[in-house]
Amino acid sequence: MRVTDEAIDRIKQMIVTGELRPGDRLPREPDLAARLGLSRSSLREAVKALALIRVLEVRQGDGTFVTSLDPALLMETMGFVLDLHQDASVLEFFEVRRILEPAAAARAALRMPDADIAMLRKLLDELGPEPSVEDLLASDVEFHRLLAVGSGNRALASIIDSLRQPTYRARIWRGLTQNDAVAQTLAEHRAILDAIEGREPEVARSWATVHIAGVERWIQDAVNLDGVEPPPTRRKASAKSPRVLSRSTPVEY
Amino acid sequence: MRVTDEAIDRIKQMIVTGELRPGDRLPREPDLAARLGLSRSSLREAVKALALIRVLEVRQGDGTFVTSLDPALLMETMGFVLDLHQDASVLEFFEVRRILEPAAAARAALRMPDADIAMLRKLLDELGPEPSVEDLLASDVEFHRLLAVGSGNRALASIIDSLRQPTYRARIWRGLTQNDAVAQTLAEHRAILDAIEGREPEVARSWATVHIAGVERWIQDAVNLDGVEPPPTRRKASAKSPRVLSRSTPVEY
DNA sequence: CGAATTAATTCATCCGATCTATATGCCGTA
DNA sequence: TACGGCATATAGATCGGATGAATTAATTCG
Repeated sequence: MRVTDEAIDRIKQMIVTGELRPGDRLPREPDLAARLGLSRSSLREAVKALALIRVLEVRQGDGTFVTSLDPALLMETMGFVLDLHQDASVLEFFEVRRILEPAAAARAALRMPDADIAMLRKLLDELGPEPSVEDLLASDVEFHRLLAVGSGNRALASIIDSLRQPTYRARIWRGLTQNDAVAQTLAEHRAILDAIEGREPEVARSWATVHIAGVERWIQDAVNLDGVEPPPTRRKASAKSPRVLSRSTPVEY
Repeated sequence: MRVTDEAIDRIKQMIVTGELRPGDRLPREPDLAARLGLSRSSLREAVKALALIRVLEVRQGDGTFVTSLDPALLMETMGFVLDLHQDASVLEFFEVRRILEPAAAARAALRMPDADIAMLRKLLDELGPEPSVEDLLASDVEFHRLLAVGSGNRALASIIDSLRQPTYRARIWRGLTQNDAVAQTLAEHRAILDAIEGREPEVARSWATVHIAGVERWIQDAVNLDGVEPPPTRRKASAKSPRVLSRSTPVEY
């Protein structure tokens, strides 16, 4: 086994065994390298790899730390990976969303605290009857995020959140071309929330299914029409993103 | 932005834009370093990070290559991450499985080719009526994997597969303590397969739900009993695992 | 007391030498 | 010609030290 791979494993084990806890600081590079019996260069490769998947966080001039290991944080890696599958398999990921989001909505109807429901209601109310496409998308993303969190299952919420990433471009495209989609989205959001508020899981599930399926169907049709391609939305990632994974910043949604 | 992070991004972009395709070989370390304008050491950190998440594969003495980028391969990263959440949130991941696997079973009932169904049948038949715990677990893993693949959705299959990883230890524990679990598992597997063969998606979904819920309930009970802890199953990963992520080898399931 | 400067700590980057694994072509043998 | 083993080229693996940059803390000065 390569020394670097072994270092990755050793550090991982230090976390699993509890020797290193979330937020803990790792020994200095030279010290840890000595302890693991390898050179700084090799250790740095291991640390960089673990930083990419958000297990470690390096702060220049300060030190290297174990992250919170929050599922949501760890799942960000999935978004990075999903970026590699932009064109072809978007529909496959969409189908997974169509499975997970209704389930999350149903669970939210059972478990979501009243206070969080109120927050969700406020989010919808703050959006005017005819919002801009940008505002709608921002609200949409936040709505689904809170809905997923409301399921009370962090792992479920994280996966849903990650799956949303690779499809948001398609949704932007939809917002730009289909004007009645705005009103429809708003109405469906309210229907889902009403069901949750009324503690009716099956109604929430159904509305969520309708909501996701609507977008999915539209994308499906668009894909089937030959020559129809989403407009290029490529951005220079290097300049904007301070994160290692260089993900899209929230403001872009 | 750190030069290494920029290198990660540049390589990612080279893949996204199609300049590098799956299976392609990257330029030699010195050449690529020169092209990206950084040192070999820094480039190596970037390559190591991308190798950890299975985007690149390095073969000493041969070269560095883009992997197949198969969703299943990419999702392996999730398993690595999930290993960090062994104790507390296993049940959360289990709940996601309880959502996804029945959905996959239902879809398999609609889409799975007859030939694949026959293969699944053969898998179950080859297992004797009273198999060893090891054989049962191996068969179980393969059964669920084929079932997920049978859904016809690679993304769904990959996620299910990844989620299975962090729970297999719990299942091993179950197999060792509950003897009737063997017969029950076999019967449930057959029931699921019968439903798929009969092209009855809702029946398949229900049996899959029962199957997963059974294990989940058992784990739930075990967790609730104070002082009951799974036996240590720690292994020396360094010696056994040739993969970068040092995951469990199939034979251990 | 507060602000600015300085110093110490820590990671970031680079360099180039040496080691190791792999692939491939050459060569001898059958 | 066919096969097997050896030599060599290639490419990644590892190392250790020098230098730069960012952050934090201590110190000094107004």
